[in-house]
Amino acid sequence: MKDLKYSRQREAILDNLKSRVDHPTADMLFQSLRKDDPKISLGTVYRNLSLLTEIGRIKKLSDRNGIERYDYNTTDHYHFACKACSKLIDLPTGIIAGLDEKAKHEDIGIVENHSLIFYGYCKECYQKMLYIDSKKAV
Amino acid sequence: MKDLKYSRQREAILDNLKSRVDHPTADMLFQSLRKDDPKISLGTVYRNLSLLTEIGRIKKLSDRNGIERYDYNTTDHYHFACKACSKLIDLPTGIIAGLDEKAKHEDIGIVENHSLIFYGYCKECYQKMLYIDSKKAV
DNA sequence: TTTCATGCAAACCTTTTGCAGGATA
DNA sequence: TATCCTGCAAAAGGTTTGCATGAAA
Repeated sequence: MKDLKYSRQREAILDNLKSRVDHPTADMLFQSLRKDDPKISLGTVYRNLSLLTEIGRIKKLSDRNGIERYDYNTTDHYHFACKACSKLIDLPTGIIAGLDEKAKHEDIGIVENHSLIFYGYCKECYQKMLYIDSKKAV
Repeated sequence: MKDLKYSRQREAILDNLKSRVDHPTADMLFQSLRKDDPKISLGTVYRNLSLLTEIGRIKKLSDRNGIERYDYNTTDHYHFACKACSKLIDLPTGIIAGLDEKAKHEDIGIVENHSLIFYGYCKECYQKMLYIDSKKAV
């Protein structure tokens, strides 16, 4: 792996990601960053996100549309994804102990970690659905 | 939702998917199907996979490269993904029960289901790694 | 004969890459 | 000055879509 040099853009990307809780896509980050730095390019955002993921400073998550999202929090934790608005939320639930061991006894190889995402409807979207249903019922 | 009519291609897609255990991508299915039906098109494969997913006949999985994979088995079960060769393997059901309940008590909305994927190295890839390491050690 | 499905190709969207110039150490 | 990084634009890879034709009900 080659040596990293300081870069203003990389620092901005990391700061921006740190400041938010919405696990943005590369493009969401790009749109936000270009407000302060109109010359920043999407390619730079992608390149730095890959780099930061490689060295373990951030984490990459695949949402169910196959679009990658990024997480500043690299500690083990789980997520909740809204099926309606695609919002991705951290869950305070602790990591479930011994989960990797449970898979391990199968005849599959080496189990290192796991990804657990809960799906459903966030409070906001659920409220909207209730409202629509109530109008139908009239 | 509109009415489905019978289609030879859709039946072939479903049969092919049923016959395999590797959770293929759309293109893997396409490559396999065109051996029997050289005129089938990739667009048809995609359209039918979406359709079948919508009506719940099959399930869609996102692997960590953001490429979609398809599963004939729609019952609840978990998967193991090899970080080296991207192989995706079924794990026997019922490793953990009541997982949705764990998320539910949080203040997030409605939890309907979840996706749990274990990551590691399959037996084949692990063997290869051991072999490479042993040569290095000499 | 109406509705749905197909093949083909173009379009689309996210992500990667080549390259010449710019910043860092 | 050697190495890394950037912006830009083009290319790549997966997926969707428009359209004219074909099959099913």
